Amino acid sequence: MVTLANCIEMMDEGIDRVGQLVPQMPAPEARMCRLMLMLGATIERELEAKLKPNKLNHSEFLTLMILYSRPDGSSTPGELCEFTTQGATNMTRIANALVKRALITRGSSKEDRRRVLIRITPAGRRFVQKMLPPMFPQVGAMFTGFSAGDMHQFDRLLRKLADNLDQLGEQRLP
Amino acid sequence: MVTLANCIEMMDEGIDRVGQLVPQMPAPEARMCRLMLMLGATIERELEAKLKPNKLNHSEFLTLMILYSRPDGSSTPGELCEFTTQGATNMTRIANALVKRALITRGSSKEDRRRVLIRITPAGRRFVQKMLPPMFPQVGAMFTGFSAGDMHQFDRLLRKLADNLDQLGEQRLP
DNA sequence: GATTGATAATTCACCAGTGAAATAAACTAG
DNA sequence: CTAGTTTATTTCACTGGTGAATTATCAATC
Repeated sequence: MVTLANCIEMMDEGIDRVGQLVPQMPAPEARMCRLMLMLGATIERELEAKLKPNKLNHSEFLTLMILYSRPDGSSTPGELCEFTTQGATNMTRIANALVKRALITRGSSKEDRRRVLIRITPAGRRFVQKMLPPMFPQVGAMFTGFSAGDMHQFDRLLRKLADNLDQLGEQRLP
Repeated sequence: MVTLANCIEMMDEGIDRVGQLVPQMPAPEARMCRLMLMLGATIERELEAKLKPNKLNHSEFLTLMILYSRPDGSSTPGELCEFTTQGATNMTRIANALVKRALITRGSSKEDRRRVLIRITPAGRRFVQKMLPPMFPQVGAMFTGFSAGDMHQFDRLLRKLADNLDQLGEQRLP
């Protein structure tokens, strides 16, 4: 079996060697960057595995959760695209899939008839309430051994990184 | 423009509301989990954007970098699959692509002739040395404002999370 | 009030990556 | 020598996501 620890060990050695060959490289930052990529991908795989029995993929799950979290249980394709960072094309398909399973409904807005109103159904709410609890143990287990201070620090550092990534993105589209 | 900050703000509110509807949920852990997913995906997009001008995708880049980081510049498809977490199917295609561009060579091993030896070429090394430096500024910028202590903490917490994820994975495949 | 331009969603054709199964070659152990 | 295992490749069907063009509606301007 190939553990994350294996991959990380080999990544550490790799960065060391590349750092010797290309000394201008910001090695600690590159290391952190790769760690984020590895962990992000691993968590994503873990999540998708948990979703599979429910016949949902990550973007469908996200879409459904956003609707569930809304006080009125509704949104529009455009808005859902923004928050799920999906293309409009894909959102159409996600909505098709969820409508077919009767977890959401699609209707046209009264104020602006270009817009489509997507709304979670009672069945959709029940579905979410049923599928969430089995995921809790694993989500909790991811952070076993994290003290309250650790959690706080981790949260702080992740949000700081997010800020930096935002500024990095603004430079391209000013 | 849709910033990460927007998405995070909306995620925070969403988790709050879901936490009220489903009180058993480990809200702080779920929040952290989603942060990791968002940041991982964003960094991946950023990286892919940087790779695009070089006509490489992430898995081709990783494969090439592993080879570059090896003292002998060589590996086998099976080993590369492990460290890049790619299926064998895909590794064959990656190798095909890189061979076609003369960045690597594929030959059979002397000791075990089932094995295929993949080796980076001098042209491949030059290619890597040319494409890496332009990425350094962005990698550095991701961590502006991180003190030495921050970096150390972040590294520690990410590795701790990796350990937990490994143990989580072992439970499924014991 | 007709025209022009912007916006929202959809459709279509396409690409990258995956998993499963089949094949082939080479090694290992009885 | 034979049977079973390992390594790599290939093929096929499928999923998820994307870009370009299309349709419908709205808003603004002349």
